[in-house]
Amino acid sequence: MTDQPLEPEFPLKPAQKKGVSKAAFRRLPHYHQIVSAYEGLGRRYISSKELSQILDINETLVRKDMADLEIRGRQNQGYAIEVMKRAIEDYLGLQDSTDALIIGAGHLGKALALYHGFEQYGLRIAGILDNDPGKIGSYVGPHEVLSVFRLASTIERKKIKLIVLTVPRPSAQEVTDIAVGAGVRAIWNFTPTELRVPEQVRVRNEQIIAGFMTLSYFLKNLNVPEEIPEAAE
Amino acid sequence: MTDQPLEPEFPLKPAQKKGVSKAAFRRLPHYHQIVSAYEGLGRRYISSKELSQILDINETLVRKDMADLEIRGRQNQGYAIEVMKRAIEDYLGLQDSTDALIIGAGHLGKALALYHGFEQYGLRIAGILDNDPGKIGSYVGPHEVLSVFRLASTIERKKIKLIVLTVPRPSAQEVTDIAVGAGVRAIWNFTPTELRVPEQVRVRNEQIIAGFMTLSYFLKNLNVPEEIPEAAE
DNA sequence: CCTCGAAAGAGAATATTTTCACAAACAAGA
DNA sequence: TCTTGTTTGTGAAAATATTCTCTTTCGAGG
Repeated sequence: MTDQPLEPEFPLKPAQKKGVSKAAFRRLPHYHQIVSAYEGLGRRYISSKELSQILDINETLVRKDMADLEIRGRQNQGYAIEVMKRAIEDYLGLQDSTDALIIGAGHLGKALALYHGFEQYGLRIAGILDNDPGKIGSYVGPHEVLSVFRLASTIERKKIKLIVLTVPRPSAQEVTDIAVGAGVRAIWNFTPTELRVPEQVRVRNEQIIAGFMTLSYFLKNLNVPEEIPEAAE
Repeated sequence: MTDQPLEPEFPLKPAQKKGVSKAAFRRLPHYHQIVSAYEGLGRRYISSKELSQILDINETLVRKDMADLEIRGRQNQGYAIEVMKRAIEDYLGLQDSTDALIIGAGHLGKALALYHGFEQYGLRIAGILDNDPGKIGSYVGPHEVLSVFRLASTIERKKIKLIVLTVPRPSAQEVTDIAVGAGVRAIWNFTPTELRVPEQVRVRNEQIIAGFMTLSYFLKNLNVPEEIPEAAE
């Protein structure tokens, strides 16, 4: 019952009946990505076997996940791509959009602000803030960089529930406290810091370097034959 | 035995005896981050209780993980921070450096190329390439942007084993094939694509949007009281 | 309309991961 | 020196997640 997250992740409510397990929840973005790509190719159906081969997971596991999401397949053709895509989007709430503020107009903050591709998932960048007077007033794409002093007021005025943190580590907790005080409920944290937040607030730590660490481990053990690598996300 | 990865992840060889489980492997970067921060504060020891509270996981789990890594604690004080940090770095091979090439000098590629902080983990950016004639020859920090036509030769000449992919989706597979052909063994993929690679090559999919999805799910279910959220990485 | 093969679906069996419960060690203070 | 509280270490139990096995469905071809 008292389960504990390293990262915010999944199930908050049982989908309908049983719900989606944490492990399955993590696979959702991958399924979504694949069916999006297949849809772009004009495909209508995809089988659990295909999905399992692309993701390098067990075939039954895919079917279990679909069952948990209440996505039914057709016996001889597989799962309808449109249905699957839609079901995942519904489940994750990607249909209606979410406004987010990016805090920190450094390289990463700008890159995220300029990324075209969030929109299709319902993520709308509502603004970008920084504390550097040299940046304030400049533009990042269509967004004027605002002073971080306007953080609380902007959150309140726009009813922002999500912030994207790309500030230097030393400011991370401070910015978080202000944002949380102003009503933010979720933090997408690209800072290498474990933030302290009240329990009604969700933090997702991106910790980019973690990805490198897994590859480093692999590269440093190339010549160790013993075990065959495995994986997960 | 036949386990299957969504992401490249862990254990390739049993640490010494038993090894680190996949689940534990995923926690390593978090432990490392925390002890690094504590070290910066001048702390010498950290207890499993503190670690468990920061990461919001079970206390015993932390001790099990330490045991798997063969990190021994001191009865009344906890684990020695220096020892723990070093052990994790050794395990992951972060001591000796890894040269990487960034392919794609867009916003994200540049942000990664300019990020100071990889060095401390042994990740060295050896160059950045793009296919846009308008970018080739320009500089990103100290790196001159090279033509992607020089990908294979650069990999061979510098004996590059890792590439960082930040190209647009349509070019991802093509670039991958060239890099793999030239001897690359690991791909850090920031492209929303499931790459096809021979089995001796490891891919880590970053799929940034996945992080947003977990938060979207949380935000869209704020008013559903039933279950208390949980998490994972 | 029959047969065959390609899937999905579902229950049981495994495997993995997490948590519990408790023992042992040790530091600090009485 | 004794006692107490803190904290590691570990085997067993519980919870989760994955895989196996087998059944059912259905489409296509004959």
